[in-house]
Amino acid sequence: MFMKRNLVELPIPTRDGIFLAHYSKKGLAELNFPVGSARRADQWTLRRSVPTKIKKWHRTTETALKKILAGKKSKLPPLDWTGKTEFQKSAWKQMLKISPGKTKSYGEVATAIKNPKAVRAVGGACGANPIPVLVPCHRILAANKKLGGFSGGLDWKRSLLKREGIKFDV
DNA sequence: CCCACAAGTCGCT
DNA sequence: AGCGACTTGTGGG
Repeated sequence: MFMKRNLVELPIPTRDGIFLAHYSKKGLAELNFPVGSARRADQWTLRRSVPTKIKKWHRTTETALKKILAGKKSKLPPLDWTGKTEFQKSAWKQMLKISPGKTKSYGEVATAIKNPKAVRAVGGACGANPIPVLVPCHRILAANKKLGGFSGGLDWKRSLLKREGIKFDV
């Protein structure tokens, strides 16, 4: 269930479709993959009520998203992980350290956060990741370089990885 | 509080 | 290659 707070939603047009960014007062709280029917972007723009600082974050987010979609590293806006568990935050922070073009296995992430056996839980954390692409959950592969899964759709994972020149097993 | 599930991993066949 | 056992965090009853 989603306790909806007052979030500002702003669209980010890319060549892959229109992403939707949600901002809280603390930072970027959620990023959505393009909605099926990419309708009016302005449906979500609330330009007049958007605080200056959020506009600034949004600009950063937009740049970051496009760069990362192109397989490049980029500076990220502040991320708001309020309400998430410590475990998830640790896992995501760990993923942020992965450079474009590189991968880690779920096991490596688990080990990095000092819970070597929580591999499966790491998978869960990935799925719960509210900010795909920017938090590179797609760079996590299974131990034998297999794809694993992806909540946002495996197609995305595949193309994102290919785009970064990452090889993986079928 | 207990129970079932998940984007894993390893060992055995 | 395929199948099952074991593991941990999380969400629902």
